[in-house]
Amino acid sequence: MADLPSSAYVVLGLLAEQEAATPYQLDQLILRGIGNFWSFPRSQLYAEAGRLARHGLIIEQREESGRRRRTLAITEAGRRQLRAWLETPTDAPAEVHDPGVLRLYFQPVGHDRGEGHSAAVTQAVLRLAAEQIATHEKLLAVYRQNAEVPTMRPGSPQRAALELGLRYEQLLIDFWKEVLDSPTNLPGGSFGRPGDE
Amino acid sequence: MADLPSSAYVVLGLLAEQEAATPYQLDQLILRGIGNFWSFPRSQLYAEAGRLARHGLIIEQREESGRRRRTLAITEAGRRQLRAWLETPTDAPAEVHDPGVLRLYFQPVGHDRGEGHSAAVTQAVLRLAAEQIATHEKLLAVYRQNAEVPTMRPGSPQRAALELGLRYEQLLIDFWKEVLDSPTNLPGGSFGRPGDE
DNA sequence: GGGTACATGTAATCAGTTACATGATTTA
DNA sequence: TAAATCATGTAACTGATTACATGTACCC
Repeated sequence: MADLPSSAYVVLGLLAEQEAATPYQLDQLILRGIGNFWSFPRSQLYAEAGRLARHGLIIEQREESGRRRRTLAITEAGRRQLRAWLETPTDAPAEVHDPGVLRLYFQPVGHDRGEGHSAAVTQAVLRLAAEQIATHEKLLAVYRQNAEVPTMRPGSPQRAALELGLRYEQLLIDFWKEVLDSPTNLPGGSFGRPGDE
Repeated sequence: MADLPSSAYVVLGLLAEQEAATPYQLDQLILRGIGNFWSFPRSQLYAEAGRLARHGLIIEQREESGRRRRTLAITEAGRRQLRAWLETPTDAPAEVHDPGVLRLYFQPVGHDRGEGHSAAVTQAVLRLAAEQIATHEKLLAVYRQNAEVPTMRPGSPQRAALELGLRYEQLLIDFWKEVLDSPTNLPGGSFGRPGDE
C-alpha cells in the first residue's frame, strides 16, 4: 500500500476512536485536539475522505436528501493501515514554520548596510518581540483552557501532546522575553555557548 | 502588491544579503540556516524565482551555454517588498508538524478496545520514545555544529534562531525522556497541572 | 578518459488553500 | 418569517514534492 500523507492518518486515527463521523465533526475534533500540532483546513478533509474511500480504508455514506451529508467510518483495512503506520519507525524531523522567527532572522537585511545593529533594527526587533509574546500568550491561554476540559485525562497521550504544546509556547515566550530584554544581544550570545552541557 | 508566501521572503531575504546567487547556492544557505525553521525543497526555489521575477522583485539572468544556469539578484522593488513584510505585524501562529507526536497521540486507538493502557500500548510508546530521542539528539548535534561555524556571530538573529532550535530540540528530548521514564503516566499527568503558575 | 560526486533544471503530480455556494437551525 | 448562525460541500487555484534528465568538475 502506497503510504499516505500524515493528514490521512489524522482522519483514520480520529475515525478509529469515533467509529463514525461527518467531516464537520472531525474538523471540530481536530480543532480541539491534535490540530494544534498537525492542522489543515476543513476542505482538505473532503479530499482525504475521497482518497481513503478509494483505497477502501474508510467507507463513505452520502445522504440522498438536500445536504448530501457524508458519514465516514473506518474499515478493518483502515485499522490495519493505521496500526502499521503507528508501528512504523520514523526519523523524519519535525517541521516548524514560525513566521515570527522568520522575520527575526531577516531583520538586519531589511535595513541599510552594515552588519551592526542600527537603532532602526533594534526598534523593529522590539516591536516584533512584543507582538510575538502577545501571540504566544494568547495561544498558551487557549491550551490551558483545553487542558481543563473534563475529557482530557491526565497522563493520556492527548494530554501529553497538549503538555508539549504548553511547554513549547512557554519556551517561545521566554525566548521573546529575552529578546525584549536585550534586543542588541539576542539569545545565543557570548554566554552559555553550546558544548558546555 | 498581493502578498507572497513565506518561502518567497526566504528567497528575498537571502538575496538581500547575498546580492546575487544561483538557486543552488540559495539552497545551501537555507540548509545551513533558516531551513531548520522554514524549509522547502530546492525545486521550489525555481518556482519562487519565476514568480518573484514576474513580479519584478528579482532579476534572473540565464546562461546561454550548456547548463543555462540562473543568477538571481534582488531589485529595489524587491527590497521594498521585503522591508514591508518585515514590518508587517503577524499573529499567525507557528505551525508544527511533528510525526512523533502525531504517533503518540494516536497510540491507544491502534490497539484494541478500552481506554486503559494495555501492555502493548506501553511497549509501543517505549519504542516510539526511544526512537524520538535518537532522532532529536541527532538534530541537536547538527545544530551544535552549526553554532560553531565562524560566520555564526553570537547575539545575531541567525544565532538566535539557531538558539531557539537548540532549545526546542532539548525540550523534545526532555519530553521523550519523561515518556520513557513513565510510559503509563505520560507528561501532563496529575502533578504540575496548568494554572499553578 | 572513465567513474563518481556535485550542480542544475524541468515536468508531472499531489497536497493544501481560498473562495464561494448553499442547506439547515435557531432565535427574535 | 427574516436574520443570523451553524453546517456542509465543491471547484479553482496555488504551493510543495517527487522523479527524472542532464551538465560539469574532480580524481585515479
